[in-house]
Amino acid sequence: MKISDSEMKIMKLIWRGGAMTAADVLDEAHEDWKITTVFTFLKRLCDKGMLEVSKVGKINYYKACVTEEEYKRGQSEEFLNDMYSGSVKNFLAALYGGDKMDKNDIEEIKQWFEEL
Amino acid sequence: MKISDSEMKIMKLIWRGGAMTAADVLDEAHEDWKITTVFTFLKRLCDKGMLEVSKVGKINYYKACVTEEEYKRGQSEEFLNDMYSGSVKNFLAALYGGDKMDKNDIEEIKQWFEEL
DNA sequence: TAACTATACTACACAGTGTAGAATAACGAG
DNA sequence: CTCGTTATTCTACACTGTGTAGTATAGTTA
Repeated sequence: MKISDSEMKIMKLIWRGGAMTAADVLDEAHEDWKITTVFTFLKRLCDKGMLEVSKVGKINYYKACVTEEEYKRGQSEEFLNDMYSGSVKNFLAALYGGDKMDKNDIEEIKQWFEEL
Repeated sequence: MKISDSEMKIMKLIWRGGAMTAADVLDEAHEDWKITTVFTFLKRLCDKGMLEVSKVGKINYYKACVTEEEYKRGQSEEFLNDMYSGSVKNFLAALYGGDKMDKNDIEEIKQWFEEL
C-alpha cells in the first residue's frame, strides 16, 4: 500500500513514538498543519490499513497496524518485482554499474554476508 | 524522472527496438490506443527528457535519451536514498527478514561478490 | 444551557495520468 | 493549383491522489 509524503511523516512519528492522538502528531510534526489536516491524514492512513484507532473516552489513539520493517520490506519487494523481476542480484548488478556502491560498500556487504 | 505505466511500456519498446515512429509504437504495443494517444505519451516522454525526436521528412522518429540501465539505476538509487538512507546493506538486511531472499538467492549473491 | 473540545464530514484546488477529438501542416494526385 | 490524405500538434476532459482546511456534530463541563 503506497502512502504519500505527509502520510509517511506521520507514520514515522507513530512508529518511533507509539500510539498517538491527533494533537500529539500536530505537536511533533513541526509542520504548519491545522488540526483538521492532521485528522484527514490520520483517516486516510486508517483507510489504507496503516493505522487503527482505539477510542479512550472521547480521545482517539492512532496506532500502527504495520511495522516500519514490514512496510519497508513490502515496498522493497514491490520495487524489486517491478524493476528487476524480483532478483536481488540483478538489482545489485545494476547499482554496481553506477557510483552507488564503492569499494567500502562492497566490503561491508561482503562482510555482512560472511556473518550470516 | 518518474514515468507512468503507459510511458514505461513505450520506453521498453523503444529500448528494445531502437528509434520508432508513433505508428510503430501503436503496432507493437498491442494496446487499445488511438494514434493520438500514442502521440500524447511520446510528447510527455520528450518533455520528461526520456526521448528525443528526429524528423525525417514529415516523419518523427523517437529515440531514447536515457538507457534502460541508466533509468533503472536512477530509480534504484532514489529508492535506496528514500527508504534506506542510501545504504545497500540496510536494504539487504531488510529483505533478509522477509522471504524475498532464500538460501539460493544468498548463495547466488555471495558468488557474484566473489567474482568481482 | 452555552461554550469548549475532539472528531467527522465535506469541499476545493492542483498535479499526474489516460484518453482522444479538433486543428494544422505538408505532400501527392489530379 | 487545389483537394484529400497523412502525420503531427493542440486542446480538453475526466478521474485519482494529495494537500489543505472550513463546517458540522457530539460529548463535556462551567
